[in-house]
Parts: sequence; structure tokens; C-alpha cells
Amino acid sequence: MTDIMKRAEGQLAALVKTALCDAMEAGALPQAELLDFKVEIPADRKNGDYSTNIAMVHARQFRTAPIKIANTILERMDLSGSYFSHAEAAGAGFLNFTLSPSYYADTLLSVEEAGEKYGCSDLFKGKRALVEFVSANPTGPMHIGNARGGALGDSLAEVLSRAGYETEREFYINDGGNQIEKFGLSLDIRYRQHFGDPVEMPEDSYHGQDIIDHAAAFAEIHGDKYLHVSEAERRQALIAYALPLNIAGLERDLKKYKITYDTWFKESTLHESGKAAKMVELLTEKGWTYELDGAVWFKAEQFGCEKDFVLRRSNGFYTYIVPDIAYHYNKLCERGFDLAVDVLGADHHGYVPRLKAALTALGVDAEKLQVVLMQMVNLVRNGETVKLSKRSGKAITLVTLLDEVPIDAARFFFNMREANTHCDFDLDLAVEQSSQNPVYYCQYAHARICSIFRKMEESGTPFTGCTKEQALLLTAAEEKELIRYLSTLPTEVESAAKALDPSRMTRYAMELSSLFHKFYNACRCNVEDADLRAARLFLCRCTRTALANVLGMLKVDAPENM
RNA sequence: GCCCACGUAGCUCAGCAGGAUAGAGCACGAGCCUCCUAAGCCCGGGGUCGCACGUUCGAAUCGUGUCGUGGGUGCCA
Repeated sequence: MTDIMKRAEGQLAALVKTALCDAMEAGALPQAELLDFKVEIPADRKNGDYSTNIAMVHARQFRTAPIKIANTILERMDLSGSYFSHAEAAGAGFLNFTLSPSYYADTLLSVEEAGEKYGCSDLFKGKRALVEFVSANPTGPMHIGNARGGALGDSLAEVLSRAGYETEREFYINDGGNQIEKFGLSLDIRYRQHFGDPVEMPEDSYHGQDIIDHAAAFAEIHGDKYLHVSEAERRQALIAYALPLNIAGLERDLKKYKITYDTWFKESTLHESGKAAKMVELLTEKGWTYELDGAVWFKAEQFGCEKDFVLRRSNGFYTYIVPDIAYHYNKLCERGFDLAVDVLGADHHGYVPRLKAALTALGVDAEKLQVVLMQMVNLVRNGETVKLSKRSGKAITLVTLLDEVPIDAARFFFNMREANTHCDFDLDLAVEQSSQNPVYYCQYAHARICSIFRKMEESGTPFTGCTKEQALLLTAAEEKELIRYLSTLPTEVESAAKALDPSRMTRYAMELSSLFHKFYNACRCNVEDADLRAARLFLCRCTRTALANVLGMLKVDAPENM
């Protein structure tokens, strides 16, 4: 697969470097060491399609004014055979370049050749990545934060795949530890209440309707027989009944949200197999633990943490981080992923360095663990923050959100902002079918293109292909801008993957749509000139390909009609 | 107290391996369909890039300090 943009940038760097070296050899510039320089796209297009700061960077080296160095380079540069048709020195000493017509034509040909693979890259080929996301507490329904995490994690996994990673999605089921105890206790009390026992729910138990329903359904099946067994046995039976139902519910709801996982990993397996305990043993063997007040502590300060922390409580139970250490040890060492990404709420940020410290102590390369922290979601309706659902009075769940907002809109909106920024989710805007809604803006661009092809079919002049000669006819500013942006997609995917930031793809979709709409208003496809018509339809076709690919990464539909 | 993130237009946010006159959407005001979808395009006003120092040819971008917001700082997860 050919990345035309990278090829052009490579040519540019080589051109200026060669010219600079020639100048030094010829004595036009003094001998000096070559420094790193930048090749970039100027913010203001009046300054060309590309610019480089090579002359400015070397000003000190050569004890020469940047603009003079730039002109010396310019004199010795031969653009023939490259993707550049013109170069000039400008400003303080920038060298500005103009792309040649064949750059645009070749870009379209490369889009056509790659088809639905356009935008993919083999940057991380041969590497395996695991993205763990949502991992909602299985003791209750998913909330709005899980909705953001779901959209983010799933799209991120897709971005990583397209950047070459062999990617898997995983849900970590927290079916061990305190919250399960609390779950059992809550079910237990609801069960007893069901039979008239006046026992009350403690403050910190789960008060949701779902717990009452589970207890009632359990009572329906088993009657009051569990009133007569030990509390521990009763709780265990209740958990064994309700937990699988909850997990199945999570799976079902996430599927509605277009998310399916490769694996559902149970925390309990880490306890049962002794792997959690093994972590503490290993750390102790390596001398990274000590006992104090009956608890086992990890020497986290030695690994850059603020404080040491407890691994095993004085009551003999492990703290929550121990199974987490075992879990990540499993990801990186036992299953051998090259990259493990955790998508977590920002309230977990203090925990990340501690987990990494423990992994480092175990001899694991903690750099392979990357954590994407996302800030809280602020739901907005009628310009005001919504905290609770009107119907239930409880926090709004993923399911109730999806009752109200189209899935595509939800997934798109949650990926509009970088993970680490607070996110306002405007319920009114998300359902609005108007120009204000960015989801429709992108989908409309796609539908418009499809409509053009339908019209051409109807009028008896369907698109039958485009040669490079025909593609060279695309010289309008709107055409060139659109093609130029198409050429950046492979690099954009790579940078989204490197930054673990799928929101770049959302922004790409919006910008691409915008450039298409501009082109559409400026240039008619249905023109008399058959060559120009072929070229413009080809541009439409390539735009549709790229837009569909990007929307596909977000799992947003690309409709043919709107 | 200490640690982390964030602070850019009225609102929501891009830009931040330092570069040329700081951008977009929304909102507000004015235009564009006898012609491929007006869910579109186009023009306009709007800014002390929180504040102050520092690094440099050059800082929204890097560093230090400071103020503001949110989060963390449990033998909770």
C-alpha cells in the first residue's frame, strides 16, 4: 500500500538535505553538522502546501542569516520527478513548497486501490494489543460513564487494528472482593424482607430496584427454603443465582451498543487459581514487601510512589490491587500482549502508578501498560445538568440513554472529545436531526455522494472509472483541498493509534465532510465534459470510501439515503 | 498539606515533538436552490490563549511560581 503523503514528505526532506550538503561541499556554506529540522503543513495556505524550517534551524551553525541559507538551498534544488512543482524562500527563512498535480492524482489512485483498507497502516504489524474497557461492576446496571468508556474503548480497539495491531477486546468482571460481598448482603436482606422480615438495608448496600427483583425472582423459584440455612450459604446461593444474570445483562446491553468482546475475564479465576496470592509471594521473594501491624505492605516508595501500600490486610484478605496486579501480569507475561490498554475513569488515576510500580517490581515492562483516563460525563438537557433519571430517580443508565438517543449519535458524541477532558453530553442535540448535529453532518455527506451516483445512473452517464490523465483535471481549490485531506488519513490513523485517541477520527470525519460539502457547492459533477465528469465522480467515490472507513471505525452507520 | 488533569471567542472545544496575522462548531446578523439532497454553502462581528516570571531568533505550545475548577491522597474498589 502506498502512502502518497509520506512519500512526498520523504522526498521533501531528502531534497533540502541533499541541496544543503551540496552547498557545503561546494563551499557555498561552511562545513557544519546537520541538525534535525521539521517538514510541516503551514497553518496559512498562502505559505504553500508544505514548509520546512531547515534554514532557520541551521542559522547558528552556519553563522548565516536564515533567509540567505534558504536561498542557497533553493538554488541547488531540483524538483523534477518529485511531488513538488514549486519552491520558494519566505518570511524569516522558511522554505515553502507547492504540491504538483500528480500528487493529487496519485492520492486518488491510491485510495481506489486500497478501497475499504484505505487508512490502514502496518505501523504496528506483528504486535498484539488488548483493550480492556467498560469492565462495569457486575452488581448492577451500567451508568453513563460506562457509555463513554464503551464508545471510547471500542473505537480505540478499531483504530489500533487499523494501525496494524492484532487487537482483542476484553471485559474484566469484578466478581471478587468487597462489592460482591455487598451484593450478597443486599440480596440477602431483600430476600428476607420478601418474606416479611423487618430487617433494614444498611446505608452502603445496593438499594436499586434490580436487587429487589432478583430477590423476588429467587424467592419465586426456591420459596422460603433459604431462610432456614446459614447466612453464608444463603448469600452464596443468591449470588450464584443473580450474578450470571447480571453478567448476561451486561453482555446483552453492550451488544445493543454494538460492542462485543473477545473475552470476559473473571477476577474470581485469579483467586481460585492462586495467582493473586502468587503475586504477593513473588514480591516477597524479591524483597519488596514487609509486615507492619499484621498487614503485608509493598515498598512502593522505592518505585517512585508517594507511599507504600497494603497488599494483604491484617484480616488476611488481599486488597483490590492484588488481583489487579495478577490480572495485568497475566495480560503482559502469560498472554504476552505487546500493549495492554485500560480505559478507566479519571477517579482511578492515583491507582495507575501503584499498579505500574508493582508490575515493575515483578520485572514486567510497565510501559506496555497504557491507561486512558477519561473524565466524567456531564449530561445536559435544556441547557441544564441532568443528574438523575426522571423515571426512576436513579442515575441514568446506559440502557435508558439508548432509549432516548440513537446509538450512532451516542457513539459519535462520546468520541468527539479527548478522553481527558470533561464531556458535556447534550441530550437535545444528540437527537436533533438538523445541521447542528455533527453526526448527521457526516452522514449527510455520505448520503449526498451516494445520491450523486444514483442520479448519474438514472441519467445514463454512470461512473465507469477514471484514468490518471483524467484525474489530473482536478485543479480547483476545493478539489485540491479535499484530495489533500484524503491523503492524510493513513497518517491520522497512525497518530490516533499512537496517542490512543479515537476522537481524532471523529474530527477527521467532520473535517472531511466539511471539505466535501464545500467541494459540492463549488463544483458540479454532472458536467458536459466527460473527462472532467469522470474525474469529479472519482473524487466523490474516493471521499465516500474514506468517509465510510472512518465512520466504520466509530461504528457509525454510513447511510445511502437520508 | 501533598500528587495529577484541566483553564484558548458569549457557549462547547481543536491547535501544544516551539514557527509566519491563534482556529472550528454552536449562538447572533446578512446572502445563495429554473441546476447532482438547503440535514448544505457563503460573508460578518467577536480573543490579555487564567496570571506572572524564565528559556530563545521566536512561546497558546517548554520550565518555575501563582490563582481557579475537578479528581486523587483507605488495611474501599
